[in-house]
Amino acid sequence: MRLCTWNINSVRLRLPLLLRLLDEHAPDVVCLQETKTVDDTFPLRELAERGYRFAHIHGMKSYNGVAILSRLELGAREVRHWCGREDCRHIATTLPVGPGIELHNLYIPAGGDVPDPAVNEKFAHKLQFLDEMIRWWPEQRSPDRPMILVGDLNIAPLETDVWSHRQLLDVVSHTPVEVEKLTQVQRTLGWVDAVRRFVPETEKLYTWWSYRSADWAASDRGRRLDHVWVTPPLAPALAGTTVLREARGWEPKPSDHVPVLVDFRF
DNA sequence: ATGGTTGGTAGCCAA
Repeated sequence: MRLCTWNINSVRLRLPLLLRLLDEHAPDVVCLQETKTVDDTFPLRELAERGYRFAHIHGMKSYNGVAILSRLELGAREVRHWCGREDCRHIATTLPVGPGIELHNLYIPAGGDVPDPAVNEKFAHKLQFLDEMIRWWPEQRSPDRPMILVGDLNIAPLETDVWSHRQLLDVVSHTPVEVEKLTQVQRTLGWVDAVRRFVPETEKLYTWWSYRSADWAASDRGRRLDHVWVTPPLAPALAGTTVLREARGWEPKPSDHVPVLVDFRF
């Protein structure tokens, strides 16, 4: 099974690039974030025509929005709300492969610009979201359950997940407080970072490059914000990963995030 | 130190 996660930054604007991803990389399951559309205007028909007949979507006007598209039959759609808001950041389902897998697709709040929850409500929201997950996973799920967690987590936890650890220590996405909380989430169930199973922690690796750069590839000031985690029972099934760096240059209008692919063998 | 771009939507807000 090939799984993909991608912050597509508007599924309607970038439908041609999504179809290109499907044609060129043939994922069985695709998890999207920032679809930015209500469910009525999600381009389901075009995806079904390409063989992605199963879809669970959870979107709203203008902001956020998550979706799971699949060639494999999906189980029931589950939607979760965090921080008392209904802002379309979490959708889950089950996959009929291997031992039967629960799949969670998440879009964690970006957190605004100022890394101080006292003056920046958006950063406070991000930290609260992480705090709720630190409680929720061990209360509601066992580490024995085969699960995959993917998404735009909006945090680059390792020093090699950013272009300059020193210069990003006070930049939202790499501050110690949020990195520590994400690490705590990871510890709740012993989540395994699938991509770092194949790319050593000494190696720089990014999945996002800002639009505010004259030449993203030349300056290469990226961050690894998009992640695929699995619970311990699935770790032996991990067969390989690809961060599709080339997609940052896809014409005519690339997303600022690139797809992350993970292959499983059962 | 600062500003830089993009998307959705029609105001700026969010990233």
